[in-house]
Amino acid sequence: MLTGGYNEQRVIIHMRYKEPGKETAILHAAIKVFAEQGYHKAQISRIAEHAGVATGTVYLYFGNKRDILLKIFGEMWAVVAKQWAAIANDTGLTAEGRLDALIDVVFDVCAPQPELAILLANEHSLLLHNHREIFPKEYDQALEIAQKIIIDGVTKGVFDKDADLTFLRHFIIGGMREALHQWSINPKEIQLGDIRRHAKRTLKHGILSH
Amino acid sequence: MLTGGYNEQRVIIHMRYKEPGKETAILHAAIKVFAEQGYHKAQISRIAEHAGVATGTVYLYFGNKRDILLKIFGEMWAVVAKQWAAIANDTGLTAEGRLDALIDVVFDVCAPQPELAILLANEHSLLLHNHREIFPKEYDQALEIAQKIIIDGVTKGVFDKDADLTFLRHFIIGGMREALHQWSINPKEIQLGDIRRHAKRTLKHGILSH
Amino acid sequence: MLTGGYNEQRVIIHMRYKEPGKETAILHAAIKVFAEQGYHKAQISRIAEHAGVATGTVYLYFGNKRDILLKIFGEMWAVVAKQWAAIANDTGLTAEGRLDALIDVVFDVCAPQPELAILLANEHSLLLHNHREIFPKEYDQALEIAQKIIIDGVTKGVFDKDADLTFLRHFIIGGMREALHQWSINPKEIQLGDIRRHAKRTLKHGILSH
Amino acid sequence: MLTGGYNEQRVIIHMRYKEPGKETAILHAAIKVFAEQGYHKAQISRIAEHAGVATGTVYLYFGNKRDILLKIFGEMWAVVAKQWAAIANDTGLTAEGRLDALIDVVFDVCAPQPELAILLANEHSLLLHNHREIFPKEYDQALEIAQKIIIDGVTKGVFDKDADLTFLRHFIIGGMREALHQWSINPKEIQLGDIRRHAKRTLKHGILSH
DNA sequence: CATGAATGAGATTTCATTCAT
DNA sequence: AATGAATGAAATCTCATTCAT
Repeated sequence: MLTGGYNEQRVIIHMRYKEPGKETAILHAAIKVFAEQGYHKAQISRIAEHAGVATGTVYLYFGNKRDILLKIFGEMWAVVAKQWAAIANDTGLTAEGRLDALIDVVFDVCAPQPELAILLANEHSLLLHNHREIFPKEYDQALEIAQKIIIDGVTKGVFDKDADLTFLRHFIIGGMREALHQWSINPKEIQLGDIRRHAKRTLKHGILSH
Repeated sequence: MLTGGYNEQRVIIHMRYKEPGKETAILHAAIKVFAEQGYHKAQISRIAEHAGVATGTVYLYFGNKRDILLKIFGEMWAVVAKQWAAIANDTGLTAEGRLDALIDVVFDVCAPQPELAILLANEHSLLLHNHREIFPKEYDQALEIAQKIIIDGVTKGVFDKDADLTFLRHFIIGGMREALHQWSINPKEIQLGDIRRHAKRTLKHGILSH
Repeated sequence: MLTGGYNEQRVIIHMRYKEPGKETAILHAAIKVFAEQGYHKAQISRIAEHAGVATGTVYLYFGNKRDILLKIFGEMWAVVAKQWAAIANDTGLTAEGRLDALIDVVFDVCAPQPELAILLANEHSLLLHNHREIFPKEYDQALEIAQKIIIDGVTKGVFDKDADLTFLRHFIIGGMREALHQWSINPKEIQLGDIRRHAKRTLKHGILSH
Repeated sequence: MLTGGYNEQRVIIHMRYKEPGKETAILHAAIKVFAEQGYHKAQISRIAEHAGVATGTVYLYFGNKRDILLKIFGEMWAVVAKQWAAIANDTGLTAEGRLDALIDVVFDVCAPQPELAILLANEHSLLLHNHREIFPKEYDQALEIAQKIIIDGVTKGVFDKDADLTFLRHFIIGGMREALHQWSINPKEIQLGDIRRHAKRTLKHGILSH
């Protein structure tokens, strides 16, 4: 998602022209520093240092500190929303398969950068709470797609008809956020595959044995 | 929870002692201000104003800003741990009944002050992440008790034996935190009882119809 | 004008309560530093240093840097407007006497602090130009009173009926500003009394001999 | 005034030389931007934009921001000094005619670009005050010529022998600066010819009727 | 104990200036 | 000569904390 891809080559050709690679570098550095220190204690100068640019350069690419965080979440939810949309439109999937796929997407987005999961756990709620009006619309789009998938499952009788949509989507987001957070703190000791499996199981069948 | 309780008497006996009513007032004010503005943007002077005391007075009861937040979570988790312990020791309950009761406790703690749920959603993770070493031990105690209850349920064959404890406790905490957060934003429109019911249902049976 | 007067005594009694003397000290320091370095190059920290307070203290008394300059001009023009009003209402004066008195007031205001004349010359125009909407209303009041006095003089046939009011008031302000500025640069070598006399003479009779 | 004049030819002969048209464009842009925003708030990048060149190009023609302002005033006063010198040497003029001519020159210089009058009012004093040592010598030359003209008028008995030269030259400059400033703010509503006439009248005969 | 004026360290942000292309 | 992305020094303003009264 946040990688520069083919643009890296352009850098070699035009070193003095605004490089897309630099915006990416700053975003990656910001994810790391925000995750380590928390958004408020994180200093722009440290982000710049990690990105290998000067402090002022950050302001060539982002209006202010908050915009960096908004951009991070914006890009993340854009990826999620896009993939969730593909799942919703995939007629080859059962309702249950769609639910599994939904969960996989979230895990896949965080897998390459555990720090993103920390941000999700630590800063997402607060930013949403304080700046709902400017929060990336991609987040709402993602929630809507998820809701559609659940409704479809209920209609088809696969999901329990008593399931409350508003509750569920927040419960799922919250539960997975916390689980991912635990993993991100020590990604090597906890197997992401295990969490993934547990998440699906618990969401689908609950904790009671049957 | 956060009231001074029996301490009120101390005031009468020794007028020179710190007035417990003020500590409580400051804690209540802090919950409100922290929830409204977020921990970092909240100003001590505003907390003092809401509590009806002078800025300096806050520092007679708390060492610094962070201690206030730690105290809030400490008191909250102490109440939860205490009641969860009672549930764990209540031999008259089934495993499933205990799970229901666990959930009820969390809701009951947040019910009188929706702002507490906002704090739980917005600041708990970050504080835990940055200051695990000084985070109130009551939180760990509560988690341990919950774990015990779940193990007991698994042993008795009521809870699925594949349920992962570490995962579950975080998943439950996270899911409920987010659900409570939604409610706290608009406590009048959403019925707490509904969320409570959905939470229990989902946790126990999952989202698939059976 | 900007002196603390009797308030100095209160300082001795309540050293820790917001002293009016401090606001005055900051204003005096600001006049000095603004005059020396120019408004934009002047640092708040240097003003604080000159005033014998900490940097943050400046912000207890003034919202921001610009407010300090606005307050300086506001107080200055308030004094001028008040004394000009007294002159306008003094029925014992001839029109010519009023003109003389007008000029004397401006000189008297600047006499105790030559730096004020430097500010008048260097920063007044720019501030007025950039922030006409928030510029102290006392300035406009003063101009209106001056205009009234001139109209009266014209009506009585003492002042030339061809004199243009708008032009005159700006011409007078500008001319005196520049003259005061020259004096303020080296107050000891140039006699203020001389400038005062020349200003009156030139304004009244012009430069041609008669 | 600020046009390249004969330099245009250089361009044709040696294409490699700096294009005089660009220096002129930058100066014109600077007058506009400095007048609009004030010297300190004006950004080089904005001046470059108005001039139709890149930011870095500005530094090919001027050492730094301050040099641009110095150059503007230098060119302006060079024109004034040159024309004032011609007036001083014109034996066909009376002393009074010379005074009129002096004033006309200042108005003629500002007439084509009202923004120059704004700069004169807002930035001239401050720059002179802070950088007397590097201020364009053309300004001093102009003042000296004016002084000579006045002395001549006094000698011939046309100007009042009590007129103080130092005072007068500053008073006149200041008065006219302010008057021009008023005009420049709204050049269409106020007739420059009117101000010109009033300025001459007031300076010569004063405000008293005779 | 209570007060609240005073403190001053610290961080974001701006923008004149540079320099590789 | 021209470009404009990059630089990084510098300064305003905030606010947790202190402490004299």
